[in-house]
Amino acid sequence: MAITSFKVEDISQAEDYLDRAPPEDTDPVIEALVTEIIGRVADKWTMLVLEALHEHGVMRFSEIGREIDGISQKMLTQTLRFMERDGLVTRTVYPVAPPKVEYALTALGESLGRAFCGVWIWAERHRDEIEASRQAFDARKAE
Amino acid sequence: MAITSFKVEDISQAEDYLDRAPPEDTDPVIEALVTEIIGRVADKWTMLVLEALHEHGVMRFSEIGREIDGISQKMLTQTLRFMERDGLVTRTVYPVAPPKVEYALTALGESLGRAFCGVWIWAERHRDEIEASRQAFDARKAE
DNA sequence: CTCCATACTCTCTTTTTGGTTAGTATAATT
DNA sequence: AATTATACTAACCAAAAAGAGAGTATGGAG
Repeated sequence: MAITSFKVEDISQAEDYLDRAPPEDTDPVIEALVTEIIGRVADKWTMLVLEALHEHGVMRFSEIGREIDGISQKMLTQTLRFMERDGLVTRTVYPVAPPKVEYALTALGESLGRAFCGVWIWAERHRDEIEASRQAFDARKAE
Repeated sequence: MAITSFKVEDISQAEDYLDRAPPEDTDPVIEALVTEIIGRVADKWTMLVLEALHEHGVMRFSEIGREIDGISQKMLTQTLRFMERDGLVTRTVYPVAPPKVEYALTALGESLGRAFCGVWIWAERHRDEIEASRQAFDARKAE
């Protein structure tokens, strides 16, 4: 799995998110919704599923599981359900035995990946700085 | 607190993150670090503190607490400590009584706010779509 | 002299989260 | 006839996160 899959190739498209005026709102209800959406979506597993599907296109449940290191079946199911509910992925069930279920990103899911591009790039670009800051902080505390 | 404080006014600067080639890496250690950084930073309280400090500049501990609805003292302390450790905020202690401590965003903290711009815009722009998707999903399940 | 405000820390309890295991239906495989 | 693979769900348990509340040092106000 390459970290850069989203962040590199989609930079030009990511700019689409920045060259239009964003909606104005200070409504606390909407604000809470937006905060909640970000909290849900900024989840570790969600990001990894997003990336796997972006890279490989249509995937079966177990394929995603094999692709993402350390995820339990429970978390994979849960993450995919939330993503489906939020409209980030489609879930296609084939009524065969053994079961076959395919997942794919929706346009919304793809756009989320692009939107996250900036944060990935930020984290990659500043990771040394952050690491250094952490070490300096810990050293100060160790006295 | 206006949601759009970061996201609106800093759009032009946010583009700085997108017009340069990002670093290439597939090293699993670095990938884990980046994932960890994003996990930490994408935290609900961190985002709100980032926003409060961006809007108001230098702030005292209790000012931030008053600004952010529902945050407990414990969580505020913890969030600020992590942000300080990561180099996102500075903490200035004045040795007076009663205590006075001031917090401010660093350049790194400001840049993170700009990087998050894209995700805020995404969430705001697609919130109706997401809400509709959730309602449709729940309606399907209710049968 | 008492109370208050500040910026915490500490402890206790509750809530949330995540992992593990077992179970299910069924067709193909051995 | 037993085993395997698939995509789950459900139950249980441990660990981590978060909330509530008390405690602290100190100088100034009343």
